[in-house]
Amino acid sequence: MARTPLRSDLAEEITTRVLDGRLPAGARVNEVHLARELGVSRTPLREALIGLADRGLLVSAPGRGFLVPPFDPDEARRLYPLVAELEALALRWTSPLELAGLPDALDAVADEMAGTLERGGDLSEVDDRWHGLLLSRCPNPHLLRLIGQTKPLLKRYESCYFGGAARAGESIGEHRRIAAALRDGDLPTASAVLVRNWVKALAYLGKDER
Amino acid sequence: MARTPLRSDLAEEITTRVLDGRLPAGARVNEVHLARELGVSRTPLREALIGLADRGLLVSAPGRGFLVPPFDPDEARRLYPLVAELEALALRWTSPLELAGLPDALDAVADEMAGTLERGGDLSEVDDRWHGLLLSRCPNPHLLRLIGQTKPLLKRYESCYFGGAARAGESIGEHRRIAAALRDGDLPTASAVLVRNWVKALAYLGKDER
DNA sequence: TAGGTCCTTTCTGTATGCAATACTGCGAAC
DNA sequence: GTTCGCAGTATTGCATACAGAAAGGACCTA
Repeated sequence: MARTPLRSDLAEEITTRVLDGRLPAGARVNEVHLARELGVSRTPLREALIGLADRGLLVSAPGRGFLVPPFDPDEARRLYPLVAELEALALRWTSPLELAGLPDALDAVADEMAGTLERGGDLSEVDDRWHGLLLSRCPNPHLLRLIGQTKPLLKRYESCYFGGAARAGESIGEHRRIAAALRDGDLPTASAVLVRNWVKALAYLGKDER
Repeated sequence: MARTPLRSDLAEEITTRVLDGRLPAGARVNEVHLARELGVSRTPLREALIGLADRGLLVSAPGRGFLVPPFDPDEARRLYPLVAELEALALRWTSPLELAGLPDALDAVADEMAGTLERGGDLSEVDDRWHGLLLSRCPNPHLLRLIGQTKPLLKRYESCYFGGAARAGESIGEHRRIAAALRDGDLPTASAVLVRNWVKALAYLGKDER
């Protein structure tokens, strides 16, 4: 018996397929085909699908199985502020002592982001690391769980966002300002810039939405 | 084929069993026994269990199945403020126009609570209706989903809370003050009282924790 | 040709079966 | 007396099997 349940690996794989569009928005998920393609039986696959549906990454249509929810600009407009507020809350609930150790590490990741931007690499992954680090000291696991559940939904809309290098540079600057504010112990500013960072991302997203 | 998947009904039933203690904290869930008792096969039961584990109402121990998480005072201390902030956020994101129609209905439910309190009935259900009504106009379904996921976790700790009639009366008063603030269009006060309502509940909870 | 009905096929939802692991109790060794 | 080891049982995790509902298409009707 594997130490990690099969359904966890499957959920991860399916999540990436939804995010990169191999499971396109609006498409139905064929359990038999997907199970065969992944080399597993339907049972653990369905277990993974149910978990993802509970998180909102899929929707369950009774009698018709699961399908990838269609893109909805309204949904994006609601997800970005939601993640923004949740992250800000996590930041407020992190003890100043714990926060004190973070700015240097945060700036190191921000440097990495800048390098990745020049090389034209994948910023999304580094950005995730930065935010993950920012919240890593938050003592409320349930809040972190909610954030972890919500971010993938948002990432579906993110593809266009990181397309613009101008915005990416701006975003990196905001990240540095957050780290600077934390260094000064100025939590309100850090939290405000954090929220603005997310909201601005949404604004750029709206621009080249298809 | 039933219009509602079996797993949904099962999830509901299991949730109530966890909340009322028929599935006690720390206990392992025996899939065969429970399936037999509920008159279903293990497959939809497992699907329900997995969904509940994703929401945190159960925990999955690889190779050992599912178990009801033990009570943890720290967890309660983190859940109450979390639900408080989430509800306050939902309130802030509801349009004032929509809110205007609520206070009368809210007070009606508050009256019901007072009546139930005198009769010594179950306040929890009425309280849920009140909060559900308060958030019913919030336009962000994802936030509502997070709240809906988190509240059951909190309700496990709530049993002792409603035991004290004094606190119950105080809480009803706070509910009325929230409705009054909404009537005045004073959202900050409404939101502040709402948060305090939850935090006070936590304070009382701590008192007669076993 | 448009629409409707019946039939076939496909797929989901649920049940059952199987193999491997985790638990339990007992006995033996120290 | 305690602890380790082992056998037997119980239970999970995954695979497969089956029944009934949807989807799709052919045929008939108007």
